Amino acid sequence: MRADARKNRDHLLAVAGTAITEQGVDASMRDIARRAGVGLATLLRHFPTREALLEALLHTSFDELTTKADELEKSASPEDALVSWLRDCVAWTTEYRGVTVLMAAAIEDTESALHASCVTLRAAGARLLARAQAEGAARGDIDGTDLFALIAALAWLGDQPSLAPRADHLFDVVASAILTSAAGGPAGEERRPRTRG
Amino acid sequence: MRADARKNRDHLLAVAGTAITEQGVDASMRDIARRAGVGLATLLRHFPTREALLEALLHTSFDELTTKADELEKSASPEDALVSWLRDCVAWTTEYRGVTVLMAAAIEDTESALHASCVTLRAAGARLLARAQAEGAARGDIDGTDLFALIAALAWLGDQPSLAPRADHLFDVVASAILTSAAGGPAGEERRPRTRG
DNA sequence: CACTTATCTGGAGCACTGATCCGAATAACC
DNA sequence: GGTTATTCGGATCAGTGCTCCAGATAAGTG
Repeated sequence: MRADARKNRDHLLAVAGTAITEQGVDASMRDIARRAGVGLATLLRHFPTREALLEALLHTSFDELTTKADELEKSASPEDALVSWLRDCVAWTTEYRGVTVLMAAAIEDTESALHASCVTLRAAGARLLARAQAEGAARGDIDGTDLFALIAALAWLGDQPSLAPRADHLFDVVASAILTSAAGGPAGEERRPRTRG
Repeated sequence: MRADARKNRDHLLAVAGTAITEQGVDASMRDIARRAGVGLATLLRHFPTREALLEALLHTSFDELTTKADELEKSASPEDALVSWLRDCVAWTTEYRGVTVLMAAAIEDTESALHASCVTLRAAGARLLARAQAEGAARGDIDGTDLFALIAALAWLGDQPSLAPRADHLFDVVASAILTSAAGGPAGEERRPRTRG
């Protein structure tokens, strides 16, 4: 890759990062190019599709999440590891407004530039889930894809301005559905933390 | 309203119904007008925004859902009424691909043409929820807005082609989180409370 | 029936989107 | 310094939702 091309690529990635953080993943490609002081064609040659751009941008974040899953698998209880990782996943998506829809589309689309990353993420979650299920800490009738879908749904909630205020609370509700031990009590009863101690 | 205008309006509604059923709520306004053999301006005068068009189109569906809630409130047990109505809501959205996002936006946007309908729907759900909570059949730490958000999230899942196959199952998972009764999932998986024993 | 008027219509055009083409600029190599 | 393969970005295209306005037309009146 030629030196000028490399420079342009790096600069475009930096500018795209701020633009997408500000305006969400639907930020105008033309606008990103403009803010980078570059023609639209240049942006589109480096990143032929919006997904390709996002892949380059989010790659490290994906890696961090899978690494985190590995760490939690060793350090925390199955239950805490699962819930804590889920929370991290959902929290992460809030940085990139709108990314959920693209991830949902990418998980089954082998052509998508985001496909591999999404599959890796699902696998990491599946491992944590299986570990929790083996101990009876998580219900047995869900798998990695279900988990991915639940993460996506909760992340989508956080993306909707009107529903976002409830996202944290509803995370707890859904988490309680995943965990076997939180099968509920009478109405109004306070749910107690169940950290293994 | 002039006779020709009325005729155009009715025809546009019919055409829009089929177009949206086929292509989802993001169907091109220009395309709808074209299929109705009418100029784009004519469509947009009758329905100034896409939401106005949808409101006219979905109004009866909304009414049916609220009516259904009233009926269930009288005929079924609090728990069955709530779950059955939730299922109906989620199932209904599958007819109009993409409507979830608009509804989520409309619930807090008093300017939206869909606002009133969404608020009514939320109120209907809130009544069923409150009734279930009063009997201890549903957890007490959620309200009508939470319920609306959960419906929206589950409907969104059904909208995503890659996640849709899990939507029904995940509905059960979320439903089990709403219901207090530990007598559990239709999946019949063992749920061993860890506090026992 | 003839005429006026208020209403409705839809093509043309706006600014915007992602995507593609291709002549011009330029870095890399000899 | 010269050659060549790469990269660049303005111009352009088809598409979107939306607005304007001159012309068509239905409804009301004498």
